[in-house]
Amino acid sequence: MIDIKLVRDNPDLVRASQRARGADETLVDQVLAADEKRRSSITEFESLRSQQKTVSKSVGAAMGKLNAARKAGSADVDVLAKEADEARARATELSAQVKQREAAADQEDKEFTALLRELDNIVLDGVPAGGEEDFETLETVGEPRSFDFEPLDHLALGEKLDAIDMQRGAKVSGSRFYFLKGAGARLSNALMAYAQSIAAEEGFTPLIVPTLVSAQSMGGTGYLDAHEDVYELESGELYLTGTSEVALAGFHTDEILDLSNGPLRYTATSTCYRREAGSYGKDTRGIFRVHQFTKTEMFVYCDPQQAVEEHQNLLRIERRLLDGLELPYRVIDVAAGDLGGSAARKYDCEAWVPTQGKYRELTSTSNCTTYQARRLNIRQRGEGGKTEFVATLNGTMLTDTRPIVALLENHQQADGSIRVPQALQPFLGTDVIRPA
RNA sequence: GGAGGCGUCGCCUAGUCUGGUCUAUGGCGCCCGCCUGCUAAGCGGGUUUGGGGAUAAAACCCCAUCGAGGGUUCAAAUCCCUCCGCCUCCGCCA
Repeated sequence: MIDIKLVRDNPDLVRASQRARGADETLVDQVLAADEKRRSSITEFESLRSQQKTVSKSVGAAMGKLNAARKAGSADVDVLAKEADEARARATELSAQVKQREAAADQEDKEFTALLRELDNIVLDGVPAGGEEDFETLETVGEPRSFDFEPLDHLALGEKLDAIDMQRGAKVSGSRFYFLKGAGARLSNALMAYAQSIAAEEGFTPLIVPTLVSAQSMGGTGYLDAHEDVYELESGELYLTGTSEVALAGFHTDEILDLSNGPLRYTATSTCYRREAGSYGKDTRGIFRVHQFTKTEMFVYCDPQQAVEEHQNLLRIERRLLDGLELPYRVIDVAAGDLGGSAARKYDCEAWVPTQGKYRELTSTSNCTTYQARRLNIRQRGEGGKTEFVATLNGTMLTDTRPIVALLENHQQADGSIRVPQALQPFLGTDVIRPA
């Protein structure tokens, strides 16, 4: 959710942002109209309520006097009783009116809020306009390797190494499920351990988080808007999270944070569940696109002034991890239309996948500025003790499945063995993976 | 899963039975000021959050907020219902 004050004070900025995203510009005027309507309705209701309270209090005062007179056996009892009855009658009338105006004001406020929530975050300066294909490549690192033999794809390699078992995954759970076995399972563990060790070096606090969360938590991060991609339990009460970002963002919901010692930086490794609805036929081979994987995520709460700097830091850490895996990759500045509603800017790191001849997304980092925090009600004490919303950012350290795809394919050798990059060796306990 | 207890503006706490001077009490902490060689003590004031109005900005005025949401009533922290969380006991269990 963006700040209504920004919409009021600078509607053109909001329009420009919507335009860059290819989103609805007229929404801005709808929001402003609804805001206008809501405010006049609130004013009307509140002044009526104020009158009602005054009258109602006079009933209380009259009752007090009446009771005192009764106790004292005073002759004024009849007069006082009449006064109290009259005040009560006036209050009854006002009460009915107040109820009506309150209902109207509530309704208009709901309509306003619903519209405001539809507005996407304001895109930061420099973000390329347009859709998925309009990204800007910021940097290309390393060279796609040229093979002097015919490279195998990750599944062929995984099967030769007895590291990936799709058949049994399908048998147990269905399509897009898999088993990692032996070296495959060890690789998954090693990647997460590698990510966690870097996270510790970079000053992130590790958390073990819930992966089943309430509708409220799911909605807070905006993931309920993409409902078709979320697994919901039959009970309708809990959802399986597609990323630990949900829990990491929910962690400080409704809190006022103390950021005087700098940003709060968290990391969590969790299992991620995604339905991948609408991706039928895409990446059907192997473990590139699956319903369940493991991911180590970073999440940062910081002063809005520091958000851009923190975003660069998250990107730097992502690159550090990929450098350590010795993969060729590129960094792209994702175009406005492909950001999702919460992000003001997003960088993806895409690794080279030799058998696809393409760069594919491995990690991603988003600066959500204050958009998420406003929805989750996460604030800090600002100037003069006033509260203000914080900025939130998130970034992938590593997942297990896609890096395994990239590692197997890029580091395969003619004999079917896999070279293990140095940074991963301490966690895997070997410098080469050979067929069993 | 069963039974009982509890949830008050940072923390603690009064108020709930018996609805109305409750404009939610008091203490601690914190902030500002006074006093003072300094510090402490003392004294005075302030101290939930969100929204609406007013303003150049404030001061200020108003509405809501006693775990959340409904209901009864002219009037709800207080009475009724539903839900959530915590604690104690019992049962079951890795």
